[in-house]
Formats: sequence, C-alpha cells, structure tokens
Amino acid sequence: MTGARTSFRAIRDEMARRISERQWRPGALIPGEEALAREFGAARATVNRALQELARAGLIERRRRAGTRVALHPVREARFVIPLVRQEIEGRGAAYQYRLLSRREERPPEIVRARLGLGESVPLMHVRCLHLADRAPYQYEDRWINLDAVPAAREADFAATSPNEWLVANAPFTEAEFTFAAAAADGEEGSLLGLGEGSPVFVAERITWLGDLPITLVRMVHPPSHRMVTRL
Amino acid sequence: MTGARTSFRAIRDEMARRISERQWRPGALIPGEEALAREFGAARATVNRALQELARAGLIERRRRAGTRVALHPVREARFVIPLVRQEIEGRGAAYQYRLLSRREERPPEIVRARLGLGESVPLMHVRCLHLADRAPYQYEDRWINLDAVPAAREADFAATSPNEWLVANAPFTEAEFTFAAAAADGEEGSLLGLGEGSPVFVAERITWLGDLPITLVRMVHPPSHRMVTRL
DNA sequence: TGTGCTATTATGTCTATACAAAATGACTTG
DNA sequence: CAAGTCATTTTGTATAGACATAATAGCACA
Repeated sequence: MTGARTSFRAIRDEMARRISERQWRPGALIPGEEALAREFGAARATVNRALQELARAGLIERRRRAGTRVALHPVREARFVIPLVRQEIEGRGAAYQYRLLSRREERPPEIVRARLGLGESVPLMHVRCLHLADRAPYQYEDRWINLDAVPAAREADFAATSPNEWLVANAPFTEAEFTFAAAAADGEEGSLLGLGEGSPVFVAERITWLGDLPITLVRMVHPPSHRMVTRL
Repeated sequence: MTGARTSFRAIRDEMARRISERQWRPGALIPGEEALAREFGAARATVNRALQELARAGLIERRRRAGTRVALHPVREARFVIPLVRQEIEGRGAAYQYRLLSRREERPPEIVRARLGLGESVPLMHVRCLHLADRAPYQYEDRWINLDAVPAAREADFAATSPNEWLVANAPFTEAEFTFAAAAADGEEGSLLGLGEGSPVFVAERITWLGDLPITLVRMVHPPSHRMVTRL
C-alpha cells in the first residue's frame, strides 16, 4: 500500500461518499471523532484533519460540543484563478500586445477616493492602458494606484511593463475584492475596444489591500465576446 | 494570550508578514520546517500546518527535498459562493417572488445538445421562469433538464418550487462549469427584465454533472444593475 | 561521457497524548 | 422563576516521535 496506514484522504473521500450517497443525510449528526477514529482504525488527529477539509469545502458544519452535521444546503463555492492578462491571452495561444494610453499623478474623482477609503490629500497615480490579443483589443484597463502605499510606482516604467505585471511583482496584497458586472460602454471605452457607444461590455473591478492599506483600484473592461469560465 | 502556547495562526501570520514585507522575497528559499520550529519555539507539526495553509493560499510553493520558496507570481484564486436565487434576494432584505413562464418537454436546439454532450434522442425538459426582488425583475432563468438523469423532474411542480430549488434538493451534482459574460438582451429577455432590446445584461451560465451524466444547463440573465461581488 | 544507483534531505503524514475552548445542560441561588 | 455557575462533552490545537515519499546530488560504473 502507498503509505496507507490509512490516509486522511481516504477517510475524507469515504465520508464525502457517504454524504453524496445520502447514507449521511443533510442535517443529520454524524459520529464523533473518537467513534470515527475507531471505525477507520486511525488516530483522532487523522480523522480530525479529514473532517476539517470537508468543513472547509462546505459539506459539513462543526461546532464544539454540538458535534458535526451534514450541511443542509451544501454551500458550494467555486474558485476562479486570478490571472495576469498576459498569461490569460498567451494561454489561449494568442499574441499579446500592450499599449500604454496615459499615466499621470492626478486627483481622483470622489467615487474612486470613496471606494478606496482614502482622504483628499493622498496622492494617486492614474494609469490607462490597453491589452490586445492577436492585435484585437482584449481589455481596457483603468487603474488608480495609492502612491502612499507604493511610492515606487512613481518611477515604474509602465510603457515597458503593464501596471498589472508591475504591481504583481512589486506590490503584494493580502486582501482583495472583485466585482463583475455588465455595463454599456461609454464613448471612449467603446472606441478603444472597437465597439459602438452603448455596446454591452463585461466589467471586472478589483480593489486590493495590504492589511488595511489600500493599494490599487482597477477597472477592466472587456468586449462582450469575453467569457469568464470556471469549474467547480 | 489566548491559548497561545504558540498558535499555528500566529506562525502563519508572521510568515505571511515576512513575505508581504519582502523580508522573504519572491523566489527565495525560506528556512526548513525544523529551523522554523526552533525559531518559533513550536513543534514541527505546527509549523507544517502553518506552511500548508500558506501553500494552499498560493503564497509559497513547497517541494520535498527542494524546500519551500516564496511564490514568484502569487497565483491567487478567489472563491465565490453559489447561492440559491431566493437566498440571494432575501439576503439583501428584499421580498422574493417567483413566476413560472413555461415548462415543456421539448427538442432542444442543437447548441444546447452540444453543450450538454447529449444525443438526439435524449428527452429534455425546458423550463423558463422569472425571479423578482421587491417586485422588480431580478433574474430570468432559462433551463434545460436531462430527463434521463432526473426523471422525477417530469412530476415536479415548478409552479410552486423554482427549478433552482427543486434541483438543489433533488438532483445532487459533483461537477459544474460556470460561465459569466456580458451580452445584449434579445427582445424577449429585455421585455421580461423591463429593459429595452439590446440593453446590456449580465449572463451567468451553469452546467452540472453527476459524475459523467449531464444534469442541467441553465442560463441566468440579470439586468446590468446586477453585481457579482466576492472577496479573496 | 553519460547513465543508473544510492545516500541524503526536506516535506508529508500518522500516532498517542495532553490540554484548551466552546457550547450545552444541569444545578444552584437569589 | 430567572439568572448565574459549573461540570461535561465535543471539537480545536499542540507536541514528540516515527516512518514515508519525493527529489536531488554525487558516486560508481559501463
């Protein structure tokens, strides 16, 4: 056997099977860790690890003293990876190109300040650029960078490296919020993406923080042919 | 201190801090588990747990014998929960209403068959319905159900229970694929959602399988005010 | 010179034991 | 009867020690 005195994986999978086959039904209490350890012939710690993974996946809910029960509405969650635009494009076998449109230290509109939770006096850098796949516009990027958090951005050469890549390499973050929505392209977005004004566009927004400190707010606009796909 | 002989959380956070503050730089090898355990005054198992969490989060990469290094491109992934429409609406404090528009056993268009990977002869149920939040259209749902996989759907009362909820309770799945995109509303979608034809709409599509067996394909159309938000 | 074996090393996992923390329910007390 | 207290139960986490496994580097040999 491969290492298997008994693997926590095997135990986890067996328990997942019991749940998916309704041997353990939604809402029901399942045996305690001790009992399971005895049943599987493993240490309690091993069973605990298996149970923790199932709990993290949302299949079960655990509470001290109350025990473990099968989740009533298996709160499933899907994951999607956060790619670099360039990798995303090259991953599709297309040629990547990048064009810097503008880059300026600038007073942000109120709404940007508000979303970043910053005061009036904080200096921000505004960068606009375009990512192309096989010479066709793929994504229009409109970004604000908090220069208090990332002062080095003043010296960054965004003509050579897209702010996306530069920030990944130079400004780590610990928190992020993503928003996805459909919108009508405004005139500028439309013409940059080769669409008419009012065309539907797919908009992804991302705000990142390092601890409490806001790093950057970016709005990424895609033509409607864009699809975000993910598997469970 | 709370329980802290030394918590794996504290160790994890301290190591995350070192990474985000570039004390440990991207690509660099960090000390081995033994050394860290000595440094933090903890058991190796505890350090191991902390490291495993960081690895799962994508901050570090670990390989046997080769050691642990800080990830070059922190390939992060975000998670989003898959809610029931009803919960989604009620969670916002709005009143949920549901309207069945049509429900028929029907020959699907070629594209539906293809996406589900089904042959010509497989019987499918086509259900169309509308979900409302505070009496305003919130989501138009257009669904195909594989009756070979879920024969009970023939008898389901979709006037009383939305297919969404009915399936969650009656048709478990193991695999799912999600697609998100922006599109222009066609005439029918537009009028159902109270929008003009050609308005931008946010479209989410989901296909689910139980093992290899396709269960259902659903297209969920939202007005452009809809936002899908998730945090890392 | 290259190829395959082998020792070494770092991570991966398991066990047994112990104590911590949360939640419950029974019990005590005003 | 209400409110607070405490014992009990179940999960949560830490520890030391052991063995497993992957990957590398170096050595031996053809």
